[in-house]
Amino acid sequence: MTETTQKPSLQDQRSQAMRAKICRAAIDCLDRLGYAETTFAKVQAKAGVSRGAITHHFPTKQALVAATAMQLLSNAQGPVERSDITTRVLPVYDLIMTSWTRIVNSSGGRAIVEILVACRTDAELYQLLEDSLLDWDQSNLALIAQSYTSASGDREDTELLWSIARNFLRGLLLHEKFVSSPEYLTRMMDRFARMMESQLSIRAPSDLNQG
Amino acid sequence: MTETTQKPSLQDQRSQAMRAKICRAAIDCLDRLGYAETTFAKVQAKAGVSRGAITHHFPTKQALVAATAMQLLSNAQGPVERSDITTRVLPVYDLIMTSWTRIVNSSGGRAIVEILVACRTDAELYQLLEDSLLDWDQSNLALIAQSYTSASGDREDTELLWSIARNFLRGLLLHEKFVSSPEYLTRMMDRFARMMESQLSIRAPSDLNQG
DNA sequence: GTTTACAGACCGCCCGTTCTGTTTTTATGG
DNA sequence: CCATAAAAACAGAACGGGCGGTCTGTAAAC
Repeated sequence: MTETTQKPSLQDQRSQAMRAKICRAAIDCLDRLGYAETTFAKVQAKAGVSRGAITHHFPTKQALVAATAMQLLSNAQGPVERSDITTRVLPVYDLIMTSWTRIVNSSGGRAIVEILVACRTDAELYQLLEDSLLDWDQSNLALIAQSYTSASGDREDTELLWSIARNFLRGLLLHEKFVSSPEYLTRMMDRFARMMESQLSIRAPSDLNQG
Repeated sequence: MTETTQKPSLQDQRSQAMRAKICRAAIDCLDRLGYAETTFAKVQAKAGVSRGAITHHFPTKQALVAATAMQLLSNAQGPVERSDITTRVLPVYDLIMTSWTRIVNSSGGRAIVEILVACRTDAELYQLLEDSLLDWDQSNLALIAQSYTSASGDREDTELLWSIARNFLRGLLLHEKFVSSPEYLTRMMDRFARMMESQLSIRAPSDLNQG
C-alpha cells in the first residue's frame, strides 16, 4: 500500500500484468454475456489463464468485477480528459457524440452499465464499489466544469447538465436494441446534442476561475 | 387465441388469475433481486404457489419474464394514458416528474430495466420480447403526441423529445444509488424537466390533427 | 373420458469456493 | 556471492449447492 516511488519488483510486475489480463477478459465477458453469465470459467477461457490464477488475485466474483470496474473508470475519462492545454476543447455537440461512440456505446461502456445494474441488487458488489464510484462521479464532473460552462454561468448547473447527459447516454444503451431503425437513434442523439449545446458552451480560456 | 367476445370459462379465469399472481411475484423478485437471481424457487415462494403451477404456465424462465414484461408494459402507460377527455392533461413538468416517481422509479419500472438489460445478452428473451417492445414503443409515442407537441410543431420532434426523456429516466435509475445526495437527484430531475418544458408544450385542444 | 390445472419429486449441470500441490521470486544470513 | 527458507504466484482437482428443466401423479373442469 506504500505509494512511494519504489522500483516495481518483478513479482509486482507479473502480478499487475496478470490482473490486467484477467480484467480485460472480464470486460469482454461482461459486454457479451452480462454480469450473471460472466463466470470464472468463461473469464478463465477468454484470458487463457488457469483457474488458480484468477482465484489467487480475486477471491470472489465481486472482487473481480469491482477491480474490473475500477480499471474501466480510469479509462472512461478519455474525451474529457484530453481537453487539456495540449488538445483543443471539443465543441459541446462533438463531445456528446464522441462520448456516445467512444465511451458509452463501447465494450467498456456496456460493461460498466452491466456492473451498475448488478450493484443495485448485489450488496457485496455495491459495498466494494460505492466509494470509488462516488469519487469518480465528482472528479469527472469537476473535469468537465473546467472546460465547459452552463449558459447561466453557474458551476452546479454545468455539472447537472453533464450528469443529465451521462444518464441519457446510459439509458440509451438499454434502448438501443429496441429502436425502430439505426437512423432513429442517430436522430435522437442529434436532437439531444442540439438541446445540450443550447445550454452548455466551451468556457472561455480567459476565465479559469469557476463561477 | 380467439379474441372474440366469449364467456371466460372457469378454467380460463383460474388460469389467468394464477398467471397474474405469478407475474406479480416475478416483478417483486426482479426489482429486489435482479434478473439473474430471479429463480423459479424464489418466485414460487413469493407467490405462494407450487413449482408445477409455474412450470405449467411458463415452460422456461424466459417465458415467465417475457410474460411479466408484457403485463408491466400495459400498466406503464399510466400517466400518459390518463390524458384522455375525462382527465386534464398534465403540464410537461409534472408529466416528467410523475413519470419518474410513479412509473420508472417504481417496482415495475425497476423490473422493466432489469428485463431490458437482460435482453441485451439473453438471445432467447430478446426474441420473445422484440416485437412487443417495438410495438409498445410506437404506441406509447403516438399516445404522447396526441396530447403534447414540440415547439417546432413537428410530430417526429415531439416523439424524439419524449424518447429522450424516457431514456434519461431509465439511465437515472442506474445512477440513483451513486448520487451524492437525494437532493442532488431532485435538482437533476428539476433541471431536466425545465429543459423539456422549454421544448414541449401541451397541444391546444382545437388542433387534433398531428403536424 | 379426455383435456387442462396443478402438485412435487427428480436430475444433470454448472457455478463459486476451497483445498492441496508446484514453481518462481524474495528476503536473509553467512 | 551463494545457500536456503519463507512467501508469493500460479496450477488444477474436488465439492457442495442451487439452478433450470423434466417427469410422473392427482384432481378438477369440460
